This record gives sequence, structure tokens and C-alpha cells, in this order.
Amino acid sequence: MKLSARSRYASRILLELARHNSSTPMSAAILSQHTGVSVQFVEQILKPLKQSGLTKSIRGAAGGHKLARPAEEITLGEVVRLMEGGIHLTVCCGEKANNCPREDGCRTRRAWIKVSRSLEQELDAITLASLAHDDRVCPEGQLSIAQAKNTEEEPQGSTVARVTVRSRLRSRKVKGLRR
Amino acid sequence: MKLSARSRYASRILLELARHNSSTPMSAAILSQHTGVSVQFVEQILKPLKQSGLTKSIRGAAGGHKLARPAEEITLGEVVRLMEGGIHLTVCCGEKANNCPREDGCRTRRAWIKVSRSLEQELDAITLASLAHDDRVCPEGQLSIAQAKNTEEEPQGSTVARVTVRSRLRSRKVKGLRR
DNA sequence: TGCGTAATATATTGTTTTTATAGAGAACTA
DNA sequence: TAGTTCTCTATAAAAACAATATATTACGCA
Repeated sequence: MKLSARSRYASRILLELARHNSSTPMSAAILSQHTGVSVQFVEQILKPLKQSGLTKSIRGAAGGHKLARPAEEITLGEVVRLMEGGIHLTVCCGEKANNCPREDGCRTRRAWIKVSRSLEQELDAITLASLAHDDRVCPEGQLSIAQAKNTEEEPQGSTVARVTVRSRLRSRKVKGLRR
Repeated sequence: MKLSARSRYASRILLELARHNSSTPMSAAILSQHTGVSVQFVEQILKPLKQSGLTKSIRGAAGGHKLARPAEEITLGEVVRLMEGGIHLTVCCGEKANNCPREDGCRTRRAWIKVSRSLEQELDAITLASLAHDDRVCPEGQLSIAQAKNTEEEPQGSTVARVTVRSRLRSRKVKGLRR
């Protein structure tokens, strides 16, 4: 019932693109630094994003990626649907799910379908733009430098991640130490 | 983002108990037949159900399992929460999730928390009783005997499953071939 | 008391999915 | 042309999940 890392990372990456100056593209390396996801994985995730028309890319020097559509039109629902291959709480919620020969399973199935639908609606209601413009500080986020060292939660991209934290601290200082 | 088999099976099992005469317990073997889940797995799933007070069991001959509370009071939310260890779309939605040192991750996090909450509410609104009493036929369910042979969707419990299908066919015939 | 039934507990295996990395190649710009 | 960057494919590593097997304990009844 957990979202895959791919969905989460894709959301992060897209949000990063949404918050960035839309005229210049962002390279996978930069996106990696900003999101804490390894370069290769960023590229792997960008592939379906591009294929489905969410992003476009420019090759060569000074190339990179940018959103293909305005951030107001891209929803989390779309992202999750793409990365997870649909928003279904169970396999039997999908289209070709009539191969369930179970009468009582059918009873529960109705529930799973209903809940899946509402989940989908909920995700479809959240746009990248709304996330990008929402400048509240994380409600429960007692972020501290000590905690920022903690890499347990995000094991991968060790080198990159550390760089990220540093650069974040720097930019924070510039903004006046506001968290 | 898929529900685990444990959650689905637990729901099935509990629903089976809810639909059964509440005075007599159902053995794991019978539950296995009725749900198409192997006996051992049924037992494995019943363990946390019992521990959390959803079911109670009677040992010895003519023993078995029954609901510990009325079906009206047991929700799918409760079941899923128990079997999945909480209803959180991401790890960072949980309680002890302040170890995410990511500012933009924080932006997305707000979204995941919001959606998780509404998912939880949705599941909490569905009781076992409502599922048990809902006697509509499965909307898209074009069930046929031919399709009932299909074991792909439910690979496990081969022997048991086959028995199940047979007994279902029988009981269907008795009820007047109504699906 | 002894037998059969059924729950309980635990260990182990097998499979699938997910996550991550590596490396070669193609396209573009300066 | 050189350097930068995207693109593609293969593969490795890890984790989660599903399922099975086995042994043990408890209960009821004759």
C-alpha cells in the first residue's frame, strides 16, 4: 500500500522542474543533487516522464529537462498513474479483472474499487503548481542540522545526498536562516 | 500502492465470518475452502486478527474462529491498518518521519499525508456488515464456469482452490443457478 | 485417560518486485 | 572536434512478500 520510490522520486523531480526557471533546462546531474536521487536513477525515472509527454529534453551541452506542460496542468494523479501503471488498490480493481471466480471476493472487490476511485480523485486534485507555490514550512518538520545528517531514511545516493544537504544549508543561510 | 494479499485475505476471511451464523465458529479449514486461501496462510492471517481483538477462537473439536465484535463495528480501515501496519502512502507519512532532511520532499510530503488521511477515512467508512448485506451482483462480473477455472489470478492453494470452485458450483446450482 | 480435532508458533523456502548501478552509444553545442 | 548531456539496455543487489512445512499445545468427548 506504499507508493513506490519511483513515484515519490518522480514527484520530487517534477516539482523541482516546476520550481525552476522554465526557460532553461535542468540536467540530470543537477536534478540528482537537488532531489538526492542518484543520477542514473533520475535518468531512469525521466524516461517514462518524457515518453508520456510530461517533460521534454534537450540534448547536448547546456541541455537537460524541462516540463512539457504548465505545472498547473500536471497532477500527482497523473504522475502516480504513470509510474505505478494505474491507481488500483488491488489487481482486481483494474480493467481485465473478471478472472476472479470468487463470490465473496466480489463483495470486497466493490469496496476496493470504490476506495481506489476516491484515491485517484484525491491525487488528481493536487497539481505541481499547488505544491510549488505552497510556502508553508513542513508542519511537523523539526528539521535540524543534526537530523539532516541522518541518511537512514534515504539510503541511496550517499555522495550526492551529502552535497545536497550542504547546498541546502547554504541557500538557507542566504535566505536569512528561515526554515 | 497495491494492498498486500494479507489485507485482502484478511478482509475475505472476516467477511466470511460476518456472513456466517455467529453462534458457531468456523474452522481454519472451512475458511480456507470458502476463501480459496491455503489453510496455513489462513491461520497465519488469523493470528494478528485475534491478537488485536477482531476475532476470537475456540480450540479443540468443533472449535474455530468467530468475530469478537459485531460486524457493524469492524471497518476495512481497521483491517488494513492492522495488516499493513498503518495506512500511509509513504514511509514519511508515519509518526517518526521527521528524519527526512529534504525541503522539497517536505512539499510533496504534505500531499502524501493529506491523501493518506483521506484514504484512511474512506476505508474507515466501510464496515464488514455493509459488505455482508450488500447483495448486488458484481457489476462487471461476467463470471462463467470457464473463467472460474482460471487459477492465474489466485495461484496459491491449488488443491483447496479447486475444491472451493466445485463446492461453489454446487451451492450455486442449489440456489437456482443465480449468480 | 486417550484419541481426534483444531488452534498456535516458528522456521524455512521460493518468488517477485523494487531499487540501484554500470557502461556503451547517440545527439547536440560551442 | 571535444565536451557535455541525454538515451538505452543489461544486470546486480536487496528487500518484501507469499507460501509451505513442521512441531507443539489445547480442548472435548467417549
